[in-house]
Amino acid sequence: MKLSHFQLVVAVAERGSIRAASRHLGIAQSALTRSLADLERELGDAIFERRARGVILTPIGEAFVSNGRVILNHVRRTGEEIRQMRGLGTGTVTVGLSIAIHLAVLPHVLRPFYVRYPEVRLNIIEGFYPTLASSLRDGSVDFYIGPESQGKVSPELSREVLFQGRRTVLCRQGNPMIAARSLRDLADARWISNSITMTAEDEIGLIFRDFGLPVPKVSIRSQSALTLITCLSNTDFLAMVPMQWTEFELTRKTLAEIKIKEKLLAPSIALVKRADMPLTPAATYFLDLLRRSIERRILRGAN
Amino acid sequence: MKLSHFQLVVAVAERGSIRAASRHLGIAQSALTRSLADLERELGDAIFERRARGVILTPIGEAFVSNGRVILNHVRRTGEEIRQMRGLGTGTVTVGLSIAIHLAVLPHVLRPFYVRYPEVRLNIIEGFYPTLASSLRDGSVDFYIGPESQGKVSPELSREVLFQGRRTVLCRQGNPMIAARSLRDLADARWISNSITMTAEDEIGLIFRDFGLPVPKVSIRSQSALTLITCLSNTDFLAMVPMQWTEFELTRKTLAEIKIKEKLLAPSIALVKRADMPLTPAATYFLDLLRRSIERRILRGAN
DNA sequence: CTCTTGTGATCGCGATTTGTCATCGTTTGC
DNA sequence: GCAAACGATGACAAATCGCGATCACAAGAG
Repeated sequence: MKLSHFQLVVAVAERGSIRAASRHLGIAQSALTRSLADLERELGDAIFERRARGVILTPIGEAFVSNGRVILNHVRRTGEEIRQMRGLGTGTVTVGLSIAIHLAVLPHVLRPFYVRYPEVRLNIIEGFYPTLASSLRDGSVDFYIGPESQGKVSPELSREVLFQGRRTVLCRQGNPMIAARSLRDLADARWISNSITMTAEDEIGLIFRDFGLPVPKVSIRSQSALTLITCLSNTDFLAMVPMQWTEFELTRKTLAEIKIKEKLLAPSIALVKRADMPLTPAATYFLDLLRRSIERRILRGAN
Repeated sequence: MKLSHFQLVVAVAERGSIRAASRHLGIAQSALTRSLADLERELGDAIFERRARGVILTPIGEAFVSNGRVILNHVRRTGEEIRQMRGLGTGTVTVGLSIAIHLAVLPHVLRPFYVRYPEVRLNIIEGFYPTLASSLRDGSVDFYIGPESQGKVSPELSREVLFQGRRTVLCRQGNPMIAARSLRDLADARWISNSITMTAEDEIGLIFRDFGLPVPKVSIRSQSALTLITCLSNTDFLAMVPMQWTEFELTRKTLAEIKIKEKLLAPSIALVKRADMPLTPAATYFLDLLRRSIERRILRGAN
């Protein structure tokens, strides 16, 4: 069993056919077929089931691929760790950050990070835990900071709560509701929700219920920040968003905060990463910067 | 970077010299030197510092080796997982078990395990957490069941408490103290300790202090069960041991329990394993047998 | 001091692995 | 029925990896 076997099998599994994988890897199809046959002979069983339009994984192939991803990522990180130890800061740091972290923390850490590691490529994904979970597990994403899903994460992942989330209400500048001062005043408005953690029930509904109010009408569910901005600027809908939105320069002119008296709690913001597989020096440094920035800007200000 | 590079570097690091490693691996020294030179050229830096009597790891080499151990173990387990999925239950399960688990649980799981996996080799280590920690981290030991160290484990390991430990007092058959019925009666005796979890202070001392008694005299500290049996059978010393010793057939004739009225608590018995790196089917099955046996024999009986 | 012993580095050579190119048989969709 | 996409196979070239022999060097023994 060689590393190339893992690379090859993962590539074929992702592309769905040996030919497609061979084009992607830049080698001949025949070489790939032969290596694959060698591996299957060594294991004594088929990795792929040959079909007319390509190949699909056998149960044994599934096991091989999921282990293979982890192994390959570990090898890649080992190389990056060593390159970074040598001073030449190459490599990639891949992280998942929620919108709130994008807005309040990311702007202040980019500059110091590139002073220290000018050559490292930052791969930032705007996303929430459920979409990133599998990439976190196989090691292709170094860590994630954002709302924790349901307090329950995979066994091989470690979770660390960083701070308690807080929410506020945003609307378009010029929305007549801007004068409202309590949640009750907003009960008749139409809402845009960007809660992803809850799948079945809506987070806005839960908050209204907590304050003894009827569940309001949610007209739009948005996934990304861009969707939210676009919809919010062009309607009189309201959005309940992480408090960190108020620090976002670009929307200062377009959007306004409705300062209601209730204190709106949101899911805790947590750090999730693989329990094993130590981070590369660059990823460690980036995480450290994020931590300090959170400490300074959020923990000190809020509560 | 290939798997053979990791194997080679780990072997050289363990043996301390390239020649010794080449003998161990059964390949020529020249081949090893060349592969090593290739790897170092690829990484751009030295893995080993050449000395007159062998080689020693550079800091970069340390990083390479510690990652390499994890990667190699993961590859090995992938192979075993697949072989076990195919039915032919080959491979090895390596576990660390404390003495109490050896005595009370192990005898009842060996037979059912070999019915299911007749070809699997069981590698059982009698030991305590501190000695096994590094092997658990790099994946060479599948899991450990025994007293938890101080409630604090490495981040890449997961811990799960299985049951509350209980202790009792043993002595040689014929020891006049056998009639004692309270801890106070035993205060003047001399003791054999086999607590490993505590390094600085002795566990026996803590228990006596809990009951408001002076710390007794500990004459022998033993690491293994054999030491304990030997010393206990040939002296009039006493030993405070896990309750599970009373189930041990071999020492029924030689050793006796002093039935004192106090309830002696001991550290919890926990399961520790790597958080990631799922166990092979055989290891999962073995762990399952242990769990059920603990459930039946210990949780149901005690407390 | 010299001699022995253990070490890593280097060279030439053969075996093995791994790649390429061309070709074949099969299945699917038009 | 035919073109397109797929995997399997054989012949051959290139790269890799093994071996043995040999060298240079340092440490310890006498």
